[in-house]
Amino acid sequence: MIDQSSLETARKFLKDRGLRATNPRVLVYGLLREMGGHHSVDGLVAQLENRGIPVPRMSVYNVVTDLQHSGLIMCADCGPGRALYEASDEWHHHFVCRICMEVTDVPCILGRKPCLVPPGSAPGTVDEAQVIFRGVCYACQAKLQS
Amino acid sequence: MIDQSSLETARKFLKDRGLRATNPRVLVYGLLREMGGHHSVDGLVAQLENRGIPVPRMSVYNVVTDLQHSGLIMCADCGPGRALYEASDEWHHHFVCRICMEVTDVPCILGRKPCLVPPGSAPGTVDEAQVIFRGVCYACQAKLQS
DNA sequence: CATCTGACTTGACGTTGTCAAATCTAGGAG
DNA sequence: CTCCTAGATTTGACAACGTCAAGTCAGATG
Repeated sequence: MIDQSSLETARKFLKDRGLRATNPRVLVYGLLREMGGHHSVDGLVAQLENRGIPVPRMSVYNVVTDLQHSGLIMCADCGPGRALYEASDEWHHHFVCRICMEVTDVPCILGRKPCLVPPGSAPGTVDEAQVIFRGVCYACQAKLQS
Repeated sequence: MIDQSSLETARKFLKDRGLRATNPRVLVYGLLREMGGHHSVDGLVAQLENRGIPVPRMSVYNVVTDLQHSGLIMCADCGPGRALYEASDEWHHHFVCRICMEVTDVPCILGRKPCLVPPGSAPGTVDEAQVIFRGVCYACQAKLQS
């Protein structure tokens, strides 16, 4: 129920990083690559369930944590609430609609970290700057006017 | 158990915005002003409890939501997890330590919103750009070396 | 001081994330 | 190919965070 080439690619990428290509890892990473976009842990669990491949919730939590540490996936900073993960190959930021809460990727000017440094003195060494753009998406603006 | 002048100021600021100066609002907002920094709802509840002023958790949730809509306090974007609130008078960003998770304010270059606009085309109208700087604070760096 | 509307309170509940202990398996050694 | 073992998965229970609805209360106005 998951695209075979996505699973193959997932398996390869896992091994390239020295990670054991276990079933949950291949499935979760393959699914994230196949679907694209931003997904919560429980969303992934439900998606796998729907496709007839039940995976324990805890396993998905373990997988996303491991994959994130290896840099294969990233956690999208979108403010408080559930964590959203995405399989992404390059550094970017996010736009969040205040109405529908939809998250959209926004390219980073530099494309590498850190793309911004604090003005003046920071309280530590900065290695990454995540930007969250907030506003109202065009779809919601259209709905508001009707 | 809360600084009287903070409570007075809180009461005044609430009325200035046309908000009813109810007990929970004055207490929560006064406490946030007195303490400074970033605090979760449950942290505020515990703080009030410790000071002998029990306030229902739901009331604090209501208060922070109302105050945020009025612009008296802001919710600090610090990634997934619990929401952190702060009584702040000017727009700024945050530095989050990867080790101790401590949140520190970082001044905004412009000091007004939106201080950044997405490169190229955004999927909507941007009215605000929150930046989260991540890294390791100097205190944790010192601990790591010992 | 009376009134009324908005705010507070209460209790219960759904979701998200974490922990520890037992079981299993991917991948290398023989 | 088979065995072995460190590492990963699974299970169940639990804690933290946030939300909902219905009933009660009190701040602001006249």
